[in-house]
Amino acid sequence: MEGIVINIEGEAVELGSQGSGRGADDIVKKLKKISALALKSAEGSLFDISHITEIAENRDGTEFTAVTIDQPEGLAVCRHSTSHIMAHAVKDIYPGVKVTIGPSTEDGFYYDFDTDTPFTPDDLSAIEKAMQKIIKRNNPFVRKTMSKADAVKLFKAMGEDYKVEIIEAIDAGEVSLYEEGGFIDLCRGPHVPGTASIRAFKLLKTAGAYWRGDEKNKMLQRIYGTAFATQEELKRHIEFLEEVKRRDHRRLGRELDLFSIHDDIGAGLILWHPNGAMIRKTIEDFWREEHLKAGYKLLFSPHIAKIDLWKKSGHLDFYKENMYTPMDIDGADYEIKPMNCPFHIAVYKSALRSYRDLPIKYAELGTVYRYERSGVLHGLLRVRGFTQDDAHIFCRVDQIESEILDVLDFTLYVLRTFGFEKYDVYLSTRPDKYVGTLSNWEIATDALRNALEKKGIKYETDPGEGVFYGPKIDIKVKDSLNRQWQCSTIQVDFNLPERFDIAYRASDDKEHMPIMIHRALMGSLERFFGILIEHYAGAFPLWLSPVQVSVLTISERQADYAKETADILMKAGIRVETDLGDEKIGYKIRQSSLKKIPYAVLIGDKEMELRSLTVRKRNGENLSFADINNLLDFLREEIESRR
RNA sequence: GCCGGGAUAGCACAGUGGUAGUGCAGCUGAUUCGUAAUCAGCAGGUCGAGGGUUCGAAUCCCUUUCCCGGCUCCA
Repeated sequence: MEGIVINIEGEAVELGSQGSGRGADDIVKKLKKISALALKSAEGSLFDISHITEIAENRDGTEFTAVTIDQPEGLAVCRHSTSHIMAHAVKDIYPGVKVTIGPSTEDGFYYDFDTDTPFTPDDLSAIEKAMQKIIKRNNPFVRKTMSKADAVKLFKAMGEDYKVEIIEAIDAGEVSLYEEGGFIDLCRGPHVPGTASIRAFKLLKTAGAYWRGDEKNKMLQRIYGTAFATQEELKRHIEFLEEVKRRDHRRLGRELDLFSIHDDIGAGLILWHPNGAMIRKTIEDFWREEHLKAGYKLLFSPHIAKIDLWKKSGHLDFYKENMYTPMDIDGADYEIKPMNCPFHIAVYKSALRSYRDLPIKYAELGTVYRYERSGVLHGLLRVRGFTQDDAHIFCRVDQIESEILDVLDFTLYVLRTFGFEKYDVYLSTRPDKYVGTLSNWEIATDALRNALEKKGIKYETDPGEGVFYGPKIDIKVKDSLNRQWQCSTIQVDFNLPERFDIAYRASDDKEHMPIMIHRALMGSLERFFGILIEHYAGAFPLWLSPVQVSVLTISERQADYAKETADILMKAGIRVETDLGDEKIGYKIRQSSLKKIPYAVLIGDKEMELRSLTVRKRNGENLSFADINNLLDFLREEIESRR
C-alpha cells in the first residue's frame, strides 16, 4: 500500500502501513471529522471510506480525494444510501415486499418494490418515521463481497427473486453486498459510513414502474424521495417543487383563460382561447417576419394526403405506430399528416432546380397529428394535434456547414427573444441502423461539428443517438427555474431526398441529389407555449401579453374620459381593456394584477383635469406620463425591444 | 397501453346509503371610494357517461370516457 495519498480538504495525507504515513484508522477518523461520505479515485470512481485498507491493497500508487455531501457525487451517495434505508424501513413494515433496485437520480432517489398492495400516502409517512429511527441508530454501512453463487444462494433463501435475477446477469465472479442494521442489499456502492450521515430527506410520491422499465414486465411500486445536505436545502427544494406547481401551465392556462382541453372534443386536442390565441398570433407574426428576413419561403400544405405518399416517404414503415388509421375518400386511402416533409418535397419537385437555386428554404407552421398513448398526454406539453414550426432546407453537400451556421444563429436569436438565455447543445451521431453512405454521414457530421465549433458553442456528443436518416443537433433550453426543455432540433436527412428521388442540375450539367435539413426552432407551438407560460409564470413580457394595458377608473365620473384614453391606445395598436365599474380602485388593481396585465392606467379626477397619466406596473411600481403620447412612446419602445 | 389516484355549480373544494353544501366568480341593488378583495340579496347542479344492487345511490358494484402522478436513470 505504498504511495497512497488521500486529499482531505486540500491536505494530502499519506496512508502508510508500518512507520511511514498515517494508519488507516487514523485517516478514517480524520475523514469522519469532516463528514466525508466517500473517496474518489483520480479516474473518478467512488469508494467507501470504511473500505480504505482494501483500496490500498488493491490500488497502489493512486491518489484519492475525500468526497463530502457538498459535492455532487457526495450528494448522490447520500441519496443512494437513503434509498437503502427506505428499503430497510419498507421491509421492516411490510416483510412480504420484494426489493428490486433503488438508485439515486438527478434530484433525489427512488426504490422499486414488488408488492400486491400499492403504497398509500399514509404508508409514506409511516415509512418516513421508520427511516428516522434507523437513521437515529447510526447503523454502519458494512461492505461485504461474496461469490456470485453464494450471493444467489443468500438472496434465494431470502426470497428476493429480483436480486437473484440481477446477480445472475452480473458479469463478474464476485458481487458486493451492503449490510446496515440487519438489512442486506446487493449493491455496487459506495455508501455513507453510517445511517446518521443522512441529515435531511423526504419521501415525495409513489408511482407504478415496470421492472427494468419494460412494459412486458411486471408493474412494480416505486417510491420517490429526495435527500439533501441540510434541512434548509431540503426546504428550498420543497419550495421549488411548490413553485413548479404554481407555474403549472395547465393551472395558469385556466386562470388566465389561455386554452382548454375538453373530454367531448378529445384527449390531446387544444382549444386556444382569445388570450392564448393572441399570444400565438404574436409568436407566429414574429416567426414569419424573421423567416422572411432569413431567406425562407413560406408554404401551406394540406392536412391529409394519399397513403401512397406516406409509403413512399417511409413513414408507414418507421412511423406507423404514431399515425392514425387512414380514411377512405372515393375509394382511396388518405392519411392525416404526422409530418410536413413530404409536402415540402413535392413543392421542391414541382420545378427543375439548378445548383444556382440552392439552398431552397421552405418554412411552414404546419399542423400535424400524431398518436400518443393516452397515459403520456400532458397539457400542452404532450398532445395529439400540434403545429410545428417546421422548415426544410434543400442544399448541396458543400453548403451544409454554412446552412447549419445560419440555422444555429437563427435558432439562438429566436430562443433569446423568448427569454431563453441558457441552453445545452447535443450533437447526435450515426446510430447502428442507418441509411445513406458512410461518406455522406461523415461529411454531414463534420459539418454539424464544425458549425458548432466555429460558433464556439459548447456541446456534448451523443454517440449513436442520431436519427437513422442523418445526424442532428438538439438544443435544450433552460427556463427561469433552470429546468431543461428540448425545443430546437436541426437534422440532416439523406433518406427522403433519395426516396423521392429529388435532384438539381449542377454546373457539370448532371443531375445531383440535394441534402435536406429539417429544423424546428420552437418544436411545436403548443408545447412551446406551455413552456413559455411556465417560464414567465404567466406574466408575459409586454410584446406577448394578450392584454397589454388596463384602464381603470377611480369612480364612474371618469368613465367617458377613460373610454377615450383606451380608444386612443387601441387605435395605436395597443391591446387594451377597461374596467369602468363601481368597484373600488383596489379591487380593480387586484383584478388587473391577477390577469398579469403589464400596465394599469389609473384615471381619477386629477388625471382628467391635468390630462396626465398615472400608470401602475404589474410589480406595483408607479410611473407617470405628461400625456398619452409619452405613454405611447414608452409602450412602443418596450414592445419593439421585445423585453 | 400499464399501475395508482381522481371527476360534485364557471373555478377551488366539502359531503361514506336517507331532502346536494362552502368560498371565489356571475347577476341585482346599495355604495362613487386613489394603488391587490365594499356591503347585502339572488340565481346557479341529470354529482363525467352508461348499466346494476337497494325501499332509497354523489356515496356500494360493473363498464366506459377523460384528467392527475409515474413507467430512461439499471445491484
